[in-house]
Amino acid sequence: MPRYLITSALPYISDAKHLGNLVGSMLPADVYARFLRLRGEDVLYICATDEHGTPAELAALNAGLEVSEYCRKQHAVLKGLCEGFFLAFDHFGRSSSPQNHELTKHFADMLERNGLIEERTTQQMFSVAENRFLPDRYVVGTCPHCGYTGARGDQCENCTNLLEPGDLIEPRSSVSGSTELEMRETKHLFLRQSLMTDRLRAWIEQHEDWPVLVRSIALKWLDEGIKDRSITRDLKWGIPVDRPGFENKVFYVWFDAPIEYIGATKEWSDAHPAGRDWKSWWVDPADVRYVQFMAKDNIPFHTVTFPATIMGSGEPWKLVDFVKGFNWLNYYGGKFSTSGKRGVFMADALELLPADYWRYQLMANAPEGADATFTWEIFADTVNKDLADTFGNFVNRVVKLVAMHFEAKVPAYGEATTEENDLLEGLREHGGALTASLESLQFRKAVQSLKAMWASGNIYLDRTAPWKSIKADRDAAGHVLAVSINLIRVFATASLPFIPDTGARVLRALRIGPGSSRWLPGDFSSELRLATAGSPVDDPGVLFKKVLPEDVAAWSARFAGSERR
RNA sequence: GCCUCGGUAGCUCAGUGGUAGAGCAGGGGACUCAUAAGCCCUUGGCCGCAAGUUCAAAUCUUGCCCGAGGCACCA
Repeated sequence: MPRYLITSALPYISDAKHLGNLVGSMLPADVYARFLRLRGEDVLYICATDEHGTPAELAALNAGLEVSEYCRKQHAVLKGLCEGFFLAFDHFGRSSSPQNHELTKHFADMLERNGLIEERTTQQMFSVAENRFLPDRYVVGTCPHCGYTGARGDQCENCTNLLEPGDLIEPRSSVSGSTELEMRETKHLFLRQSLMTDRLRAWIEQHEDWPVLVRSIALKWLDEGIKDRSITRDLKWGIPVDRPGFENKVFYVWFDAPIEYIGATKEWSDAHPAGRDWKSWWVDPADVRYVQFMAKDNIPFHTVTFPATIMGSGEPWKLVDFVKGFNWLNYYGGKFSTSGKRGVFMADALELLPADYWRYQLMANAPEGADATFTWEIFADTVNKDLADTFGNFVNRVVKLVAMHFEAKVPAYGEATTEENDLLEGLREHGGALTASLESLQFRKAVQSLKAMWASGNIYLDRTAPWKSIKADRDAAGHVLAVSINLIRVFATASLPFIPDTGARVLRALRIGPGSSRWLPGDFSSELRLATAGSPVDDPGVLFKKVLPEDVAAWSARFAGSERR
């Protein structure tokens, strides 16, 4: 039986995380991890904050804090938000951890030893006023092609021409506005990944099962020719480079961030060294299936750069087996905007409604095949129709009927009816499809099957109409309700990967702890007789309240942001 | 500019060679246990445009139009 290693792209430390960030990596990884755990699989789900780089330094400066202190605080904030969304990481680490420092240096050493590191001198824009080298995009000025005055040093977003910072007319720092800029020479280490082109191509091409999005981006990079890549930066905050002449340099954040997948696993292991062995997950494990989750902007780094680091080490580190890439979630057809406060952020969301509302809606509309759109109208429809009317109401009507006519206890079972055969067929079909979709990481399809399962309960109830039969044949009505109580258990179990809080709450009401629940069987025939006749059934209360038209109006206005679309 | 992906019912999307599908919204009906919920029935589409291949095209090819994204030192 394989063990499953799951990682989601590391959220960057300085940005507020919006719903698109959540649904693009951490949430689907959590749904997958929960599904596998319910099936009894051995799962390790690892995530961490990505803490290095220029934006973190600038954000700390802005907040008037030391970078280390800023990151410590932000990490705690993000960790709290993740917990609020029930993201059940085995460990949520930090790329600034000692473990990652050690591993990053180790990889650099191995690459050096294998002749894959080269010192090169480059020209970089330096801001005298700020005493800092500026990454290309932090230099702005007038585009030499179209005259646009807000062009960035890497690309003009007006005419889309690619630029070098030196091309800009009247360049200035986008951080301070200072025009006191000059090109300075600086030495950097380059990873000679061009030498690994053939190995990378062979490796990528063997993974024919990867999503089109992932393969096409990876192969595009190879087709254009892999370029050697600088893996150091002129910054103070980061992992120092132990090398003469590199005293004021650190490793590039994109070099050390993916290594933190391993680093975080070691953090996890170091916390309880007796029972945990990080190397068994990462060093030449024969039985580990490694699945990564990320949004599409991360794909080149996970399919080219990081594998180049791993391969180049010459050591048997685990390479990814499956890359699940996501497109963007848009907000009313435009982008979520961190700076413009446009769209819904994780903290906002939890303030409005419990996490399960968001988890379900986001997974139901996940940007899997193409970019997807979040609107409050769609949100309200999905929550109201699926969660409140279909699932919530099914639970409610069964619980109310049992309370009213059977003293809130599971009634006695009778003979199976023809309606029950149809029900079983539906459970087999939709349950099987749900399992298959989750196995193959097709989340939208999975939600459709979950919803179809829930609906089959309402169909069964309507066809058997226990509120009617109770008058003439109490036993027949009792049987239907006993079966329905088992259905609630099946539905709640199936919902656990998506809405773990509500699912567990329903199981508690049925006096079945989440710990004793397991995933769906292939055959449900014995499943509908599991609840013991006479055992109590609590009312879990209203599972999901509806999103009202006035909520939609208020929230649309509140989150429209400062930017015009 | 180059490349990738997409354009299917009012909306969100599934469907990769063989008589157009789902959910939601809209319309009708029977019911009443329930968060006016659920259930049954139903209206609705030159499958972006044009040409080609084929006995047969939403599906394959080419061109065009429209949208989104990638193009490596921004994380």
